[in-house]
Amino acid sequence: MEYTSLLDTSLDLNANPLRFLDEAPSKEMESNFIGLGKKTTVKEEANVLVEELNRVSAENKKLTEMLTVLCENYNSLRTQLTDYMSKNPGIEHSASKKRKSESIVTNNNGTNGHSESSSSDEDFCKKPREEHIKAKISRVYVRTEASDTSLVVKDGYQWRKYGQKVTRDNPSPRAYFKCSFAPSCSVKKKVQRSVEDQSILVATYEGEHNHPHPAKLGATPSSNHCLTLGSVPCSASISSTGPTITLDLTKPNPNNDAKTSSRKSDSSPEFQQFLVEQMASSLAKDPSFKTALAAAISGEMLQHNRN
DNA sequence: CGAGTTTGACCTGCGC
DNA sequence: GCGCAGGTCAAACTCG
Repeated sequence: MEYTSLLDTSLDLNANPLRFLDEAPSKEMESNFIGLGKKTTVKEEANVLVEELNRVSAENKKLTEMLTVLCENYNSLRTQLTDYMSKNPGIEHSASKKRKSESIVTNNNGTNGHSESSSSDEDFCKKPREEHIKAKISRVYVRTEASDTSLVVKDGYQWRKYGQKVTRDNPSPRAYFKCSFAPSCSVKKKVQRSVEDQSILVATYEGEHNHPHPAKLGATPSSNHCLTLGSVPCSASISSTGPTITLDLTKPNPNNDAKTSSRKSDSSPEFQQFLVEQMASSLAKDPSFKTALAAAISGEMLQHNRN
């Protein structure tokens, strides 16, 4: 089902905030070199830039609020579903009980597979009796420097490493972590580099945290990490209890700074269009975003039906 | 000194 | 039953 066909998801994103770094300095330089008589133009330009920045910040805030609402709706629907499942245990048995090792779903475009959270919901239905033992499995893909050998995925939680193993199908070692934030929390995490792309860390989460996200309790900003959705970077934090993604498009991407400052063509309308398309397709491809969106829509529809 | 990491040994499940 | 591979344990070690 294509959700984008149901409602207008165009958010009028200012997808190229980097143009501040890209265009503005060069223009400023130009005017500085042309002559001192252009001081007022520089000031005007600065004002325009400040206004633009304010506008983008407001837009970012709006987007953040929208995503928060989406995630809240998702969580409430999820809770409803959990309640419903526990009250009607018979329903789940319609699904196949057979389960081999969890299959890794690869998406169609041939890039790294991304099956984050998708298996967990299936598992929830397929093996209700195992649910309490292996409650939830989700995967998170994090792009890192290929030279970075540490198997650290900063997700805001506190992890204690308890083992490392080299597996047969992957030359890079797999690290095993347990949540150490709360002694009663039994969530585990496995981190291993992707076979296809050594710069991608695959973090597999098992179970659900029975405590609030440390980041929400005033943790450091390091709880956020840079995820790459397609080619569009964004600052994001992901918890296994629910997707919490904060897009901050006003932040320049440190990885691209050098590139953008040296590539004048990045500020072209074609490139902006390309960025918008990339972002849209990335969001459309992201199963967790789709899930959250679908949950939000169905939640709204349910509320409508009740009223 | 306590918390976290490393690493070899051990346990367990699965296929043959 | 055996062997293999993944997962876990725990002692030694490191670091702040």
